[in-house]
Amino acid sequence: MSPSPEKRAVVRLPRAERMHQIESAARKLFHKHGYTAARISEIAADAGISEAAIYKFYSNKRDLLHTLLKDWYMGMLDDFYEKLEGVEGARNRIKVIIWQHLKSIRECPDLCRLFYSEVRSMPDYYDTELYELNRRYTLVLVDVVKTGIASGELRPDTSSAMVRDVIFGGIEHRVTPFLMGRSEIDIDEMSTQLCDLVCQGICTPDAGQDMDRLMARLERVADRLDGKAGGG
Amino acid sequence: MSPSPEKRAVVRLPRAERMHQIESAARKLFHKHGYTAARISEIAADAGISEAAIYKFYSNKRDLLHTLLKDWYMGMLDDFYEKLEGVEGARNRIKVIIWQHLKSIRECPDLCRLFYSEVRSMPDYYDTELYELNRRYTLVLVDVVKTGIASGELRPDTSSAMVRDVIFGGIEHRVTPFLMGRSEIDIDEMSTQLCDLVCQGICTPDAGQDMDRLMARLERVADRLDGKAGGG
DNA sequence: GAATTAAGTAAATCATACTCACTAAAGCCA
DNA sequence: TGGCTTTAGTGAGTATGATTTACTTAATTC
Repeated sequence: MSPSPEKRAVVRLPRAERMHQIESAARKLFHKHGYTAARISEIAADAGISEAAIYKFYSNKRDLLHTLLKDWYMGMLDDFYEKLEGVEGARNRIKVIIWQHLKSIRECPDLCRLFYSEVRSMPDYYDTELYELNRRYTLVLVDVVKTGIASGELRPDTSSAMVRDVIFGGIEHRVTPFLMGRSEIDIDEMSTQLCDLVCQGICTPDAGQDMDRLMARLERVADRLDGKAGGG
Repeated sequence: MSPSPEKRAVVRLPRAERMHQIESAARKLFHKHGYTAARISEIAADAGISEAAIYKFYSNKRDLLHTLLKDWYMGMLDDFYEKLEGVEGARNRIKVIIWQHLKSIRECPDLCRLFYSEVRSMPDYYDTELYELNRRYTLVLVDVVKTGIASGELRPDTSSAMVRDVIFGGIEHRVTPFLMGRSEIDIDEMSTQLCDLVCQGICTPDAGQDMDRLMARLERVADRLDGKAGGG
């Protein structure tokens, strides 16, 4: 009575449903091991199919990763438009963008980490849809800055590209310990700090010099007047 | 007269010299193909030895990469100390750091790109000597900022970590098109832009508050003068 | 000049993304 | 109902490239 080698019945699912399972498995395992160390074989097993079946849906491992990240970016882009609606003023809008970006990161640190550390080093990243999506995403901030310059709220010599890179690059670095699971993140505090830094700068304001001299002179005049009034 | 299969004499070199050849070859080929696509076999051939010999000097491919980058970082760190000597004032010192960092990038875009895109995604990066070197490097800026806060030159609520991340993260993003060979880079312009942004911010100054106080005080004095003058 | 160290090699081994040639379930339509 | 087409799925490869093993031989040391 040797156990008959009956293959368990092949379970077939509609395309969309199976893809959903694959993507869940991929996300789980990319998170667990990182992109490179995650094995297609393990993803396939987790999704309940054979290794080869993955390639019926995705042209390669990288394509599977990009599919996950494109979905994420599309959601983030929608959030931007939704949350910016009705917000007036360059500084307020910049604050919303920073806050919202941080919130997206806190919600999906696994995807964020994949984006930061895996995607951009790949050959031809700059020819992918994902790159195009990322551009559209950062463009929202660039447009806000340009509008702010035009309205006079922001300095006319502001480089919008520099602002974009300082904000998104700054966040990327600032958020890394959190993505590595080494710290928590306080979105309100961080967004305030960053927005203040970008808007006001870090130097102590020295409108001081002129203003102080003016104020001092005025006080002397006032004192004299007061003195006169007291003496009369 | 078949050509005898004489193996060409094995050329032996002293350790340091051979390592130098390997590292030159590695740098060349990492630059040409990127880290992942560069083949150990090709590096070995270029350095004039067999594949296996590489492993007499480096424990693996990653170790070879780190060796290149550690050298680079050590040079950059020396540059920082040298160029900061005698520079006074937080803002000036920040400017020097930005300028110097940009210069290091322009001099070795190949190494910089490897650092940005390959190294930090690797498992256990945060346990490597290279990470430690990078920390020491960015710490130079953090110390400058802290000193500036203590001296009153910088706002007391400045987060030195945020400044560090905004500057190095901003530069990383700003410099990417150059690293991809898609644009040139103007160090003077870029360092001025970034330093101004970080120090002054992008909002048009609203001397507003001080001005309001001054104006209010002046009005009170004037009222009294008018009153006196009118009554006499 | 024997013993030891260090530079070097050829030929495996191993891991894993991806391909090939095929099977069979589902849906369609007469 | 039964033939036809489409498509989910598979098992058994192939290919590639980093790393290991077991060995050879030139230099160095005393």
